[in-house]
Amino acid sequence: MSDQSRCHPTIYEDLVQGERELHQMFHDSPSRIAPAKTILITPERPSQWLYALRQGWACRIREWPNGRRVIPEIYVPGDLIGFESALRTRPADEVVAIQPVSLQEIGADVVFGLLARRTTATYFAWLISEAQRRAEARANRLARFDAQERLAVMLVDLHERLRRRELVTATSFNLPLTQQQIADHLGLTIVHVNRSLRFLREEKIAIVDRPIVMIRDMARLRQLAGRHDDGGAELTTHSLSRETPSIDERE
Amino acid sequence: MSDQSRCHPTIYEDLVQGERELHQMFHDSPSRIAPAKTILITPERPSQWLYALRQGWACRIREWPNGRRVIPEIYVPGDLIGFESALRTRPADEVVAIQPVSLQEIGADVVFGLLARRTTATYFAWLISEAQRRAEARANRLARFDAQERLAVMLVDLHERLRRRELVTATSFNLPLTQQQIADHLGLTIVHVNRSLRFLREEKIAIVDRPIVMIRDMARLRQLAGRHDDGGAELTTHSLSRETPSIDERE
DNA sequence: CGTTCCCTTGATAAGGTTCAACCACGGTGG
DNA sequence: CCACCGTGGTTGAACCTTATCAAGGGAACG
Repeated sequence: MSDQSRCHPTIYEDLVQGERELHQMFHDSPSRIAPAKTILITPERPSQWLYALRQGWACRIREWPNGRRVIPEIYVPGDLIGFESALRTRPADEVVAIQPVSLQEIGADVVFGLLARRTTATYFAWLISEAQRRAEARANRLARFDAQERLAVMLVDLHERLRRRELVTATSFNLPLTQQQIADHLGLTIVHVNRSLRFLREEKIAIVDRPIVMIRDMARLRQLAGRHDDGGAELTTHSLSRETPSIDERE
Repeated sequence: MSDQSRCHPTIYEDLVQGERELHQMFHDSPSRIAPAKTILITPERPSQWLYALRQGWACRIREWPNGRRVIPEIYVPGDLIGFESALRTRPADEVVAIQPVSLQEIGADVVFGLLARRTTATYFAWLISEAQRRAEARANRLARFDAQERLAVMLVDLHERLRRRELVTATSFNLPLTQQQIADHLGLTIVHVNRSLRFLREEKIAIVDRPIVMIRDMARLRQLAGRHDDGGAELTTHSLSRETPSIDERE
């Protein structure tokens, strides 16, 4: 699935150009290293940054008073962090480093400037609209998919994202999440995640043994995930294509 | 909760101005009436419109091949429709009129122009970012809230939206959704929605008897929904404040 | 006056949670 | 070197929420 088929053709040029400009801004800003468990963004601290994650994984976390916890988003190297909340006074939830991370940051006040130029404004809007699509796809799965299907989607999705960024080539990859974190991402309990993983293992579909994931039967995994494309076609290296197509997208 | 406290102060003026401009565009375009069940937007037809819903309710619907169905969004009078998919070649799913609706439409190609001006670009990005927040709030609830809580959130949420647009003043309102539609929105089955509604009725919290909803005990309903603000404070008439605060927002 | 759409209720089953115990592994300190 | 501890994974049993299947009822409508 090429980019041009995903976004409206008349804005395609702006999108590419805007992306280039934003990448340049990140490229020109200093790198920073942060150890695992560093809180990169918190609703408490009003000062805001936008991040480009270069190495290591991170995730967004939301907690309720009564102890319920959700991980709405998982960030892998190459992801941009903080854009969807850049227009708000305070982000909705915390972003935490899962591993030691390396990232580049720019002040969120540049958003004011981004919105002044058509190219960057278009790309900015595109980023948020992608975040919206992902959030909604996740909501739809939580509404109607069972545990195994959700797990399959997550594995296919992460594998796809890493593959498009050329961070993996084979069907196995590094997944630095604990089962508790997977549970919080999929809206399940750790016990049930464990049992569902055992099912995938026994069925020889995928082996998840932290931190290694080995996908043994991609066809069945994709089928479980509700995807019927065989994947591996039209892999482009252009970063706009790096976004993961939603499982909910019709064929 | 005032607008200025929700959005970043430096973009507030642009936001207000951008909203004004967009409202003017809709205001200048012809009104259209469509009967119930009209398909306003479909992924099949590539031509795209942006709508301002003036009267009647609508909803977005997604269906899977195996018959599973989801209603990701419910639109009430005053809502804008189609912005979150305006940058894509094709919308992700259908938008259907639940009742006879009256709406104003503008061609989606104006988005190109909107993005060229800072004020409208800012407002456009804001609209999408609001859609993102709502989608994520919904995902979080589907992940960790049980049936009664989801139902309570929905009722409080809709009541709040109607109240802010001054479409209702009392604690009862018109809800033109069938129980099947409620189920598809909340990720439940019609049978369980029915039983959960019975619970709310027996507990004298709310009576939902299509098409009338009567909220009998707002305090308990809000408590079930996870909201502890008493509401009714700082009601502003400015439309930016019409958006519903997420239940997930901290206090 | 039958048909259609929607609501309601009962019985039963499945999927997921909770509670609890135990295991494996990698420190770390005596 | 080993005892100890913390973190994370694994498993069993009981339980609960929600789904599924099935049947019936009422209101609106041609």
